[in-house]
Amino acid sequence: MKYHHGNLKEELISSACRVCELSGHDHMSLRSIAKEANVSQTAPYRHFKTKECLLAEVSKRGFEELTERLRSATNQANKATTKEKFLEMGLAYLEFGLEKRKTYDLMHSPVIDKIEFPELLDAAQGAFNELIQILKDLYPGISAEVLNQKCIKFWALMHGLVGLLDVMHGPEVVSNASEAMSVVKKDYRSFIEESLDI
Amino acid sequence: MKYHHGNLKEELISSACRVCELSGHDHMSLRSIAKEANVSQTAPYRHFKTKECLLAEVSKRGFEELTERLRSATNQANKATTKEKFLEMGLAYLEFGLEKRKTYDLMHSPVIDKIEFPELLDAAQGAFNELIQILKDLYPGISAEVLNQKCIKFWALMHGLVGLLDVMHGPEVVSNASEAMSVVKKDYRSFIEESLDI
DNA sequence: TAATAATGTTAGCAGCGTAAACATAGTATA
DNA sequence: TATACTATGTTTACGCTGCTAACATTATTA
Repeated sequence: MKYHHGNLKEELISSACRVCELSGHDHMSLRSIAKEANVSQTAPYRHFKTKECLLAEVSKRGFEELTERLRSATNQANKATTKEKFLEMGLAYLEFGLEKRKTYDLMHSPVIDKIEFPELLDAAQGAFNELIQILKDLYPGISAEVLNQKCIKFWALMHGLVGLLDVMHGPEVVSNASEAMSVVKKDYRSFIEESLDI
Repeated sequence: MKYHHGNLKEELISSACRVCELSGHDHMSLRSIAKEANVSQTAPYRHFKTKECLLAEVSKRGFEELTERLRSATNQANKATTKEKFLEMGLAYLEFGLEKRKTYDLMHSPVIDKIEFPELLDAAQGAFNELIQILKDLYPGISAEVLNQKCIKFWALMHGLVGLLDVMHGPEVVSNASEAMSVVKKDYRSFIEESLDI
């Protein structure tokens, strides 16, 4: 048993990510996470000034994964048209929100004051940029104002949908992410096309 | 100083509502709320089985106020057309979400498992019913399926907008609810009309 | 009026975030 | 290579939290 762990910071973060997605961020305690890493309760304070800093790191990774999913959804070569890519990106957003719901909640929770974590804001902006890019491709020469409006509309729709999907069908009906996705996909295409005039 | 308070449950709830909107639900402690009511720390347990039950009550009142705001927005006699009433309702929703942001966060927070509080679900449904009614008025003879789709679209848009408004302009720019509302109102009409084809 | 239910208090538990003081190990410099 | 310094761990402790159990007081009802 060596005194210095060697890779504690990384292990704490990934452990925190696991606990978050498993139990939700309100059931995360520094002490339990430290215990899981076989380390004393106060060891995390050598790597994170406060608990919020660790949560911010988890949230940041969430946005990074979201960004990656959005990017790879639009990069699928077999999707011919830009419109198809756009639709796939929307599905990817919903899929992430449903599969990683608890992490998604943390990412949008007020317990983390994003203003105090510029890197977190950057990560969130990264995801948003994916949307901006595909909309620019979809509407070449679009004005900044209209682009902005379309971004907001789409983002709000997706975010709202993730939040509503539980309520819509009741958690006992849609009990898991894949089932929820099949419910969404059934009407998704017409829903999005009608909503966004694409 | 009488031993029995007489109206403790009600005072605890209203006090909790105040603390929630002032500090956010993650800064609410039963002990501080009890102290504010000049009562022992464990007195609340005679009226609420757990802290979550008190939070659920606060959330429920939030939905009741939202319902009331939506209703009175559509009942304004001086608004001539149904379309106008619909637009007013959307503004009322946004106004509530921005003015009572912390309460709004609690209402959508996963710390309360709505399934365990049927009265809370009813209260939430009450707000949703206001939307259903106005959409029925707006589109007479609308099919259940299309109605459902329009409801989801509108609700998701409004909910998403509330969540995005901070991010859009940065909290230092839009620091208060009334300023945020003026930002929204500027583009709101065209935004909603285009989004919902009304 | 006496039993019972409702509603309050006190004392105490375990868990939490965090600070302070101390211990150990790795690194840079003399 | 010896020594100082820095990074990273542990121990201890404080005040706060939700909550339970045992007890006290008041209101209700048989």
